[in-house]
Amino acid sequence: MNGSGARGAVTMHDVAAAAGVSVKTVSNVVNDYPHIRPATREKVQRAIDELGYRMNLSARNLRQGRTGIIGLALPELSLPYFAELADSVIRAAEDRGLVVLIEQTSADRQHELDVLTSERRQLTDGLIFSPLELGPDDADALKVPYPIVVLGERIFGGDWDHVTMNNVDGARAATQHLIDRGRRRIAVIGAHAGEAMGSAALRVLGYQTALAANGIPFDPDLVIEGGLWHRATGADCVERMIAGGVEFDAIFGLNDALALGAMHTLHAHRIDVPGSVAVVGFDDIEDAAYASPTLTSISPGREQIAATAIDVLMARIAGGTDPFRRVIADFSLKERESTAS
Amino acid sequence: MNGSGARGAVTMHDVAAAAGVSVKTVSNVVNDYPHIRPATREKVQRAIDELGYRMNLSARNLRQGRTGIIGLALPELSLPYFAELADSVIRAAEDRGLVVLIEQTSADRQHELDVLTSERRQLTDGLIFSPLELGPDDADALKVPYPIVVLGERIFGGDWDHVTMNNVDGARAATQHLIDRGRRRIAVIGAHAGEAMGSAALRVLGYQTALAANGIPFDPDLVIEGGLWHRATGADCVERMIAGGVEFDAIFGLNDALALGAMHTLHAHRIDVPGSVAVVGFDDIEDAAYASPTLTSISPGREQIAATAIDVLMARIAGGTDPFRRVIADFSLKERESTAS
DNA sequence: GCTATGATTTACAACGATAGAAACGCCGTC
DNA sequence: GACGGCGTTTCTATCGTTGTAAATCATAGC
Repeated sequence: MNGSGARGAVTMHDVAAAAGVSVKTVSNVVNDYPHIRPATREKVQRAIDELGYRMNLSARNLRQGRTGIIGLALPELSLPYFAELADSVIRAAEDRGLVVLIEQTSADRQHELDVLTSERRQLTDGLIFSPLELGPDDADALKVPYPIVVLGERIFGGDWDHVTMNNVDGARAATQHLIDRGRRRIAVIGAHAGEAMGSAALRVLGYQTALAANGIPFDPDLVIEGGLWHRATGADCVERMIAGGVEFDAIFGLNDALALGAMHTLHAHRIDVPGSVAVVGFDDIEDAAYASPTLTSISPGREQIAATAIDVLMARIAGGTDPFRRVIADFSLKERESTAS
Repeated sequence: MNGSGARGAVTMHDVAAAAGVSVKTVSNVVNDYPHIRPATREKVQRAIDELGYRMNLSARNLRQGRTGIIGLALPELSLPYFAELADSVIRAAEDRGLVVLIEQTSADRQHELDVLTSERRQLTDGLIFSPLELGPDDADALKVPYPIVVLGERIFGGDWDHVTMNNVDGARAATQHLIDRGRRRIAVIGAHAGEAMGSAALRVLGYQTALAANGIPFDPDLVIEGGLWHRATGADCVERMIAGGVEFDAIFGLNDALALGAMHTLHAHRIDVPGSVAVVGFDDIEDAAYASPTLTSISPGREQIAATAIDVLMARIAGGTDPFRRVIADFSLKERESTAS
């Protein structure tokens, strides 16, 4: 009853012949053109059902110059934050009738540049791009001839739309939360030296802002460098702190993976969390709620970011010429065991 | 120098005109047709570079009936195992010049059926399908008119290719490992009652096989039902066991998320792992190596599954008519703290 | 009964690429 | 110097759909 024979064998011509109308009428029915006599519409619809007709999207795409596919470029899906982001983006896209092509950049600078000019851009109507390595100097590379929405705050002020989480205020809230619990020696792990505009720099800025607001002196020894924000990195940062004899009573992991890695090392050293050291993360990935102890974290409004990014991108694809937007999502603090008093 | 003007404005006609040759010659150059005079090839190539020509894939797809896109249908990316699987599939696809369109089924039966007949199948050359809810009764739904590779063992023996992990032997090895550590009251969490061929049933079978091989009686009270394999489910399973007064000295989580959720509950109840209760999981997701304590798990050969699935699918897309294959990936036991003696 | 008027439907030409076959050179050969 | 043969290039049709404009039909007004 459905799909017999070779794939895509049934075309509009076949339907038109079966229904005794022209191809264009079939097209009109399929595209909900308003001026069609009900009898005609029904006749065509019946033919479509009987033949099991499916539109050839390649043909439509060729004709319309659209594919209905949007690209999503991110570092890698095995990083939980990005997996969850991709989940949200795919759902938001589906609600709007779009599908998502994911490209992983492996957090590699050249790979991030390549994605912008890849052959695949030809296959997508637009791109949602979450760079990790590109910086302000690469602004020119982002001047691309197709709709693009950039996630994150690495590159400001260019001629493109921007959707981002509130890194500074979120980090400040996380730090303030630790201060409110009586912590004073708050280490921050995963910092990126020499970075001006990345998430790392912005979150460290929020951290410093909170310290200053509470009259707590800033101690550079408490800022631990760490490249890729994997659990292993977080574990290593704490290892180094302990080996270096740094005193601390709290840790702010610049993301949850770092914080979870940190808790792993603390556990290995039999350091009680939150008794001796309180820990807070950033991103509120699903793991945070199921770690032992559960991890307090900043929830960055992932769904809002995904939905907004898609909406902004769709508006651009539709030809919108509004001024470029910069949207900052709302965040919230999820308080859990790792910072219990 | 590149991509000035409207998107995709440069066509083969433009290149042909600029190079002073016919369109077909440009096509021949682009497609590496052998009989082209070097001078011509160079002339065309220069025109391509100068104009920044990119092939219109929709047009090629229409003509060739291929898209170079493969679909990957899975429950959801926020489940770490599937995020990591998607990562592996995307990498394997990229190595072979393909891109991947991910569709989430939310572990919903109707959604899984819909994916098989979706309009989107029109956009993909083939599908890698990882069902969670479909069962043997749905075999007919899998008789689709396009290349498909099914992951997992829910539906055997149909006329399609199959790539799967070794659920039975993996589960047996996990259980044997616990038995070797002296455990006798081994609970298994996340079972699915009434399921014949799913991962749950197969892993439970492996569990029972190991018990039998060691002369340990099977106690149904130690088999805990649990629907979706999220951390929350694992936490809940253990909660119910404790509330029900079930005695146990080890837990086999049917996947890592369940096991991690279980460790969460054990921690909340101040039950020592592995001192009082040893825990082993299945899937070897990245979290397993960073939990506290680190989680022993079965590594199911994810990369091998991804690469094999793509290879088998590509062979089908290319028109291969070999008998349908059933590939079972190799597994290995990753021993970590949660089962230390 | 005939013409506006608007609703329906159709014919035709694209969209940008590739397949197949025909056409064009150029070479050596008889 | 005409003729094959082969490497190279061009011509033409076509993939399945939609935009445009024109054709057809129906209804109402006079």
